[in-house]
Amino acid sequence: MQLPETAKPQAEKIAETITNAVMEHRLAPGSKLSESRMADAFKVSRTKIRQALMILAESGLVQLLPNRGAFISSPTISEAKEVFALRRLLEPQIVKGAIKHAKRSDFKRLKDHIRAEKEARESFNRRKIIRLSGDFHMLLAGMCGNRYIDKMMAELCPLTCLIIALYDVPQTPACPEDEHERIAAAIEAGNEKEAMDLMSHHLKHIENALHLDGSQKEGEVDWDKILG
Amino acid sequence: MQLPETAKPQAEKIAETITNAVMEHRLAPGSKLSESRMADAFKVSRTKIRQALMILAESGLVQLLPNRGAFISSPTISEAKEVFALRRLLEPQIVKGAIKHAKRSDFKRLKDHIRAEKEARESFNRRKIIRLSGDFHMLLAGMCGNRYIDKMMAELCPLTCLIIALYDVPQTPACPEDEHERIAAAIEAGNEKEAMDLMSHHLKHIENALHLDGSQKEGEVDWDKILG
DNA sequence: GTAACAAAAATTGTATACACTTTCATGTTC
DNA sequence: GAACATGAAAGTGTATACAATTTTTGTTAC
Repeated sequence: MQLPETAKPQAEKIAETITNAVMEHRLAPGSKLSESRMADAFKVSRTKIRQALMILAESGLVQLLPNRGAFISSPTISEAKEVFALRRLLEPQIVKGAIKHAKRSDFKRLKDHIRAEKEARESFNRRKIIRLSGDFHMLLAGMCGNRYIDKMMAELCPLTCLIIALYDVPQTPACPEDEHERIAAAIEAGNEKEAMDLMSHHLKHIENALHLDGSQKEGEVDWDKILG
Repeated sequence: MQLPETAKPQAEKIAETITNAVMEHRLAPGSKLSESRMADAFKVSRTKIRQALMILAESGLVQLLPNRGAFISSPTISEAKEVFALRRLLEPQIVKGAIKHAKRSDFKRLKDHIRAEKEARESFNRRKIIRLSGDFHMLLAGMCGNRYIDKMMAELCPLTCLIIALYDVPQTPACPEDEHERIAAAIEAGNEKEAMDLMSHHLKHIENALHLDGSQKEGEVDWDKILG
């Protein structure tokens, strides 16, 4: 018998820390992840860092270039569109499943979350807003009680954060939303059709708020935006 | 400049070989994957094997028990149900996407595949039948032109093969199907509604043909079945 | 014969050393 | 001064040695 506390492997914890940093926009797309630096920072051997990087690479959050090292992924425009296509295909169905399988405790957590989001928005804490926005979708996924759906959304959310970091228009707030609140309300009311439609539109809104028009060549860096 | 042939990492190739073995029921759920044996068999160092095992563990096909080693996953009944739930949620939408994005070459490949399946069925090559059955669903996923959908199905298909290996009723043929053929026909005819319904029913049929009724306790081994 | 314990063998976990590749800086040539 | 070669430095890739753990085997006692 062993403590379930220590059970979670170190490498996974490191990967989670990196994922969190990405979700809160503290680690930008394209950032180099040097193995030795990370080993120093986390005070572990390179072996462990390597494991963490492999986990992150499998989830698509990190790109491993042979002999060049690990970089936070920079989804191309077409990749970004594919991520959204998958989410639009998936999440209305998730909403459906959430309504079907929701427990009382889920609704409470949903309410708490909506309140937290509102607070973050009122205090203009941009990082927290982005983070909580992602968490909302994770929360819904969790309500389905399906660990494979969980895992999938756990990959898609951080990827979406990267996409927002890359293609967001600074003026427009990424999430013009009381939309989460309305989705949550529709779910709690058990209004399946409405909740699904709201989710569908919500994802469209997020995508439309981004610069995904392809005017910029794939893989090219928009220097005007970066330096401006 | 380097050859794209050698480009694919060795570890990934090893992982693919294992995945293939699982898909063709040559590697049973629960099988122990000893690192040193594999290192000998593949004629590489344990380091490489370890990388391959990590990849497989991320995809859910292999379970890594601390200090105990790697085992081919044995999805529980509830996990099996969740896999099917996700596939039923996903694949009708994939069919929709396939109709939308299909190219001429896709239809040709689809036809070739249907023929190959028929041949395998006529020659009672059970392994090939199972393998090709999975490939059909992968083929449809590929038609969407969305690499994230591809990746997801590339994980769900081998998992489903494991589930079939675990919970199949030997008498019943796992796939009572000309169903693939009918789905393919509906897709080529561009009949969206019908194709989606057919896919939905197809997945239900597969699931229903399995022993997923929960009469057997979770995690328990059915010795009667194994020895009988 | 079986239960309990001890020793040995096998297997996994981890760090580290070394080989190899890329990157960067310096100096040379035209 | 630009293009190019050269060498040093930094970083990644891999194998291996050793530590820690589990599993097996063997022994003894009841």
